[in-house]
Amino acid sequence: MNGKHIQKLGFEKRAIKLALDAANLREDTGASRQEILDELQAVQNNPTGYLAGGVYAELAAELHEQDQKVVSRQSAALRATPLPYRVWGEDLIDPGAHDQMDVAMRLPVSRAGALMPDAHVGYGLPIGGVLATENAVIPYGVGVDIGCSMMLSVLPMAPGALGTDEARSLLIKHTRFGAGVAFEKRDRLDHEVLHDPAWKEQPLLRHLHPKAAEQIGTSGSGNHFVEFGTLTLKAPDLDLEPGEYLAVLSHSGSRGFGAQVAGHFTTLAQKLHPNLDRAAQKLAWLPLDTHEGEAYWQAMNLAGRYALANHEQIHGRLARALGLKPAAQVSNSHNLAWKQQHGGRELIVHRKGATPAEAGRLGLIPGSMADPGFVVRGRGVEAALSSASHGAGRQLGRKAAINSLAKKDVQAYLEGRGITLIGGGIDEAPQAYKRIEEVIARQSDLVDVVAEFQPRVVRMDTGSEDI
DNA sequence: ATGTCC
Repeated sequence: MNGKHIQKLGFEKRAIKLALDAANLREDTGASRQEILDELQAVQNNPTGYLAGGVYAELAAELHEQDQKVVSRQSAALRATPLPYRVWGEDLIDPGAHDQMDVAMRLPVSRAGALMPDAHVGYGLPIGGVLATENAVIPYGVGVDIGCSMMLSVLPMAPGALGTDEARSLLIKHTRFGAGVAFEKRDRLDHEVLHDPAWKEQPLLRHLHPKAAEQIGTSGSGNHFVEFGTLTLKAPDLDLEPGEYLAVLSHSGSRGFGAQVAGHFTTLAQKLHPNLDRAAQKLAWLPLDTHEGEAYWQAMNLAGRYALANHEQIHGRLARALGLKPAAQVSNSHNLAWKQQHGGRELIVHRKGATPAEAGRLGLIPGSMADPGFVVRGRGVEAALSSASHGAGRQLGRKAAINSLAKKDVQAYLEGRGITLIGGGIDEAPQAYKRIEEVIARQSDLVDVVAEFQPRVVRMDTGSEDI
């Protein structure tokens, strides 16, 4: 064992000496060269795991310090002025969302961005915000509900063939809503995502696996929904003939698992940037070439796959109960970060409430519990970083909706559109959202509308104020 | 968004 072996593993400066010292101690106790090299690699991959004690503790401390220096070098001050970014639907966007996007575009790691017409204020990056960074991922640029996504199943059945009462009982029997809810053990379905090797590669993920296993196929709360409705296709597409179809549309995320991943890494990112300007505190990032950044990337992508698996379970249950196999299916994540080529380099594109809209890619943009949703096809517009809105976007905050909307007006709106609602709350009333038709119109250069979905029987969590 | 502090 000599310095060359150590340097080959990528150790630098004082870490080389410390690694060599530790290697010699291990050799004295009879460890083989390969064992020692594997151990050194493990320490390098996760220095914090070896700080507590043992032969590698000093090396781990030095590696940890080197990591911190990398991080603090990147904690430069904010730019004096935001980088320019384009806005779609300026007239529909409140100033608060603009201000948040301005701060994001002042981060030293930011390279490009865009604001979608459904934009409104969120934590850190606004909802409807798209942000491209270089070698950095921002947990709050993805959002608390990592992998929050949409799925549509078009069923080979005429919309009228499923009665409202039957649709209602299917939703009650096969979906679960509410914070903290999980499936009873006997009702659980297995899914390959629960056997993903990533669960065993981080203590945090290992810890969250049981929660993920019991919550898979559930829908949570807030704006999440599962609904039956009518899909209208005017021209041949989605491998389907034009016509009207019964369809299931769902909005769901990564449940408690994703929320805890988001919380863990947001806290970590903020700790790594103690000197970040206060205005940008919630936009603290993790450099992708550090262990912390890699760990978040792995956990985020697992949460993304898990959220889509959630939808698969929901749709699978409903289709099986009807004895049908979906004739077409569309899905997309709208809270996630992707590696994407932009301006000749690889950037990290965060979409926090934004639909991927690369040229030709299908996506889903829902309206509200009573308004139509749209199947869209992306046009790959560079200035929008190939994105579109993820929905209509709120025009009233939850409190404002509860305080200002009258129950009878919301009921009238639902009755006028023939909506049967299970659960739901005033804070999710259609009147709390921007008009989806306007939001779609403002982004006609970003996506083409492929089909329209009108909800009919809708299930949501019980809100704090009933409708 | 989430059982609202692992």
